[in-house]
Amino acid sequence: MRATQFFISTLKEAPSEAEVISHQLMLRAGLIKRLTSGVYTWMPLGLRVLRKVENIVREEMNRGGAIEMLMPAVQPAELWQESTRWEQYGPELLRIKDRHQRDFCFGPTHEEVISDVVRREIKSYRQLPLNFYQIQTKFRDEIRPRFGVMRGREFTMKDAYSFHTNYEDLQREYRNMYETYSRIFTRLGLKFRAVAADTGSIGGTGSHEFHVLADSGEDAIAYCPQSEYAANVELAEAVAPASRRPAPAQPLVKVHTPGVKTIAELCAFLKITAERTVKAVIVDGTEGKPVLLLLRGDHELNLVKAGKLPQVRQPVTFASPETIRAAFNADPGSLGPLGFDGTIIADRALTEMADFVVGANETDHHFSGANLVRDFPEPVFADIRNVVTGDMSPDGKGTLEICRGIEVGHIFQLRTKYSEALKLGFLDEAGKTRIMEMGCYGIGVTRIVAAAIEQNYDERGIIFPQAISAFDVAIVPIGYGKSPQVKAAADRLHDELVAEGLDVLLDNRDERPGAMFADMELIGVPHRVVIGERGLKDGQVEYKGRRDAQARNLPLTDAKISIKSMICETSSHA
RNA sequence: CGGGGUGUAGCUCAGCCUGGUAGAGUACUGCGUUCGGGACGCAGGAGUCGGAGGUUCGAAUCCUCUCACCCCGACCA
Repeated sequence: MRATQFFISTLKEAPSEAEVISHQLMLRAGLIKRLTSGVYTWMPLGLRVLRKVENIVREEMNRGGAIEMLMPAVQPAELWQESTRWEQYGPELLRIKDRHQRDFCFGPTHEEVISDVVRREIKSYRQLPLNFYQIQTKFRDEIRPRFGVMRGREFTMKDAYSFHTNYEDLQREYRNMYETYSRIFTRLGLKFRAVAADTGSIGGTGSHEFHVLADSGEDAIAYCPQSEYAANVELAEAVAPASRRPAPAQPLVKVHTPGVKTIAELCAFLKITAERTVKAVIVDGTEGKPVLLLLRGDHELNLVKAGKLPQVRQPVTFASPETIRAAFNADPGSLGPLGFDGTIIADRALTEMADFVVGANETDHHFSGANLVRDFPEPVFADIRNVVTGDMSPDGKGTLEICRGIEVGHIFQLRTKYSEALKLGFLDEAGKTRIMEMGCYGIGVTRIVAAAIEQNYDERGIIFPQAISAFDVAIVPIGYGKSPQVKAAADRLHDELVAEGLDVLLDNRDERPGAMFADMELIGVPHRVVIGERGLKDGQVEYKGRRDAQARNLPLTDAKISIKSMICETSSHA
């Protein structure tokens, strides 16, 4: 491909609409253009990347035995009314009317449609198992689209749905998809991690998320370097302390703590560490009364865990200052369990704490030397905190580390949640009607492009993994229009590499070298060959990998071979 | 939906407070000089100042309404 026959449109400055790095770079590199909030045009350069991601996903899904199909984006309301999701789904479902005023929606997901296909087509256990997938455009009217294509409203998703005669077979296919996903993200050249996940609103039992690891990721992941354990922090269990609570050693003393509102201020005031303190969080309870949650001072409340407590109203809401004052007769910052007669739930970390500092339920006062049982009744214990680095792994095989990730895939064992509602029956060997077991498996194809950039960039721009770069190699001729030798060498190398099956971009634009270098780096081409008269005199061209600090010379005569081998080498690394 | 903010040339922004009829950089066009890290000079094209209404002799600027977009929270691939 010659640059003059393609379309490259880069920007020196990032448009002000972009906040996160991948969004800025995608706009600057001319991969995407915004049409309206959360809706983007994929420009030619971006589309090449997107297609490469799609193709890897497609190849590996096929290899895993899934069968590709394509379902409609626009779906009739009747199907959604049948599954009761027309009412349930809420404003995220984009509803539209046709010319006859009949209701339709733009599909945010395809359980309804695939179920309709399957219940019409599949009658017998002999036709099962099946795994259908598609790579298709979805629309979800997100409350707040952001970060470019990372959380767009219109996006490309690979969604797969599997159908089984029994649970064991669903589990087998689930493992198969787990391995297929691992192969996909490995081939994409991304650092990723599969983590145990909350099943959330989709329901079902087993579930794993696949995260691309990036410091800017929205999700926190807890993992154990000594074992296979990995889970979303939302879900990761903070194991109960093994050690027993020491006996109280200090007397209960009320301390005047003027102006102290936070744990940090409390620690500074009393010159103690946060592990010696207990903080109080007040949330609304199921019975309309506030519930007191106690956590070690340095720990953080986990809202997902708290929301699962029967005593706590879901979704978790913090009690208003008025409610707090009415129940505790003190301001937030000085709250504690002593004298509170409502429900108290303590994190399990408190089971081994003695002689701690806690709010005295009197504004600007705390107790030191507080102890469970002796000073206030033993509360209900539960796991309500986020795990932190150094916590014991729930599998007991080491300690946890925390990293951040971007969710790009999610697999579920749906079991019979949807197949019952949508009557997915089949006849078994005995001629008896039974309900299918179902699994579903999603990959955010467009999100992968953004996630890959979040994981791979530098101050000059994108550094695409080989497997998904729009071009494998850029040829930058110095003086293409001036020097017949340069032109001849560049053209020949281009043709040779193309003949080897590589995606080559020959930058034959009439630009100065600096501009071409900057563009090739910005758009993330992983390999670059510079051809100039200077080197050509000695029969040399210059090669530089996108991550290399220094360029190096190659003899022109075997440039094709060397470059091909370097590209293959990077591919196998990935 | 609640809170915060921004709309002026393709992009980044100044001008607005204190009304006087629109600017810079970059990008684009032409010519010349340059040519291995986003060159320079000269000349040029390009903006309903988001939209509507109002105040005023006069509105990018002041007022009202409206639309769009961005950022922070609950969602999710």
